[in-house]
Amino acid sequence: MLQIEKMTLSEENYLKAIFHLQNSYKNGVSTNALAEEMSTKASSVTDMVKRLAEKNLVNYKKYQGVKLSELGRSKAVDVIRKHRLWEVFLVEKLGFAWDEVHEVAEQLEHIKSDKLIKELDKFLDFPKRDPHGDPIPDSEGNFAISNKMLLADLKKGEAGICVGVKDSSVEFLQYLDKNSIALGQLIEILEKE
Amino acid sequence: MLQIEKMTLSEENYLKAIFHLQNSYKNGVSTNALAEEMSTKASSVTDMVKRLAEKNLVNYKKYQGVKLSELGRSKAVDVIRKHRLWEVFLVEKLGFAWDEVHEVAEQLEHIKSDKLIKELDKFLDFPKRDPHGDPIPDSEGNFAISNKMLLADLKKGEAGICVGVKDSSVEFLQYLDKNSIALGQLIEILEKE
DNA sequence: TAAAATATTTAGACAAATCTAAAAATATGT
DNA sequence: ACATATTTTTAGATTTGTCTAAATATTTTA
Repeated sequence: MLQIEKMTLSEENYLKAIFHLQNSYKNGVSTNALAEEMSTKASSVTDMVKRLAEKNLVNYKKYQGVKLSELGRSKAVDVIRKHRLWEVFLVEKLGFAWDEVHEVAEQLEHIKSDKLIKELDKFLDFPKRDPHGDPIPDSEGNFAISNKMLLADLKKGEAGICVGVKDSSVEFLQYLDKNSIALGQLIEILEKE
Repeated sequence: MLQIEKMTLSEENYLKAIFHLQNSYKNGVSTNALAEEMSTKASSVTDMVKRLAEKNLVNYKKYQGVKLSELGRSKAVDVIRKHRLWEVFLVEKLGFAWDEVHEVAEQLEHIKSDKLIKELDKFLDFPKRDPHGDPIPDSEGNFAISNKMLLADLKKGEAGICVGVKDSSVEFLQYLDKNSIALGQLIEILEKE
């Protein structure tokens, strides 16, 4: 599946961006959207997308936007897996705050070594989510089912990880804070109010 | 001392190579020697050395070889520090063998984050040597005095780290092996023979 | 459905890091 | 010291990833 073909840092970043944008652009990520995401110009995107297409990492037809190929998806997921594992490392082992890790993980995600990522995964005890609550794909590229639910729907004794907020009013956020509930936080219901 | 000026990966690698070659080429590293070390051509070296000189990282005069400036030395040492700390991480935490770490450390040494390296150093408990026995410079760029001595000169009860061998005959190496003495190994003298 | 607005692609240029081939400087040998 | 050999530099080309400006395609709107 993952054939050995070296990719540049820039190509990896494009694949990652396309992967994320595919959620909003189901039938092809537009050149402009990708340019925005990559903080570059549409013309640069066109150039790069052509190269990615030549390497069979994306399917691209002029004026039609771009989609990841199977190969491209697996490469993108691989980078995302590395990114999120490194985020866990930074928070759990090096004491970074969960909002300090992104920039460094953006660099670490490009390190090439199968053994490194295999051993890091083991060292971290095979985490299923990163510090922001996002799922970490396994080495085959499968994401755990997200299983998001409302905190209010959790039953007494059940546990979950806070992955986002729906009501972002000041009062509600302060209430969460008072109860030490934060993004990425493991929550167990002791009693309900 | 370390002014904030971004360096490319390639520039960092050149500085590191010059640093190492300066041991053998006290009054200027020759273009050819550097080309050999970097697995590239003399003409490429000339080009790069000119750029490094423009950034005040080296002192360069045509046909005279190249030396690191103060700034260049501190940048080189910084990369070496990162390289060796990562090697310790790979061996101590991820279970790499000491001869498997180089290639990965070559990549990790270029990650830019002051906090990362500070926390990694702490996490590893401020190691003084890498798995090969080479000293790890501190954050100011000072190397611990190497303090190499012959194993035979160590007294009973003293300890040291094996950083190299002088007699590399098959018999001697097998003798070391039989006594579990290897490069990077902490040795304590229990009794003398 | 034709004109205007927007999106995308092409053309041509640039910087970084490299290469080959040729020219210039330095070193060596007799 | 003079010719030869070696080392180093220059000149010109290549690749990657980017840019601006201009051309072309698509979409919207009236």
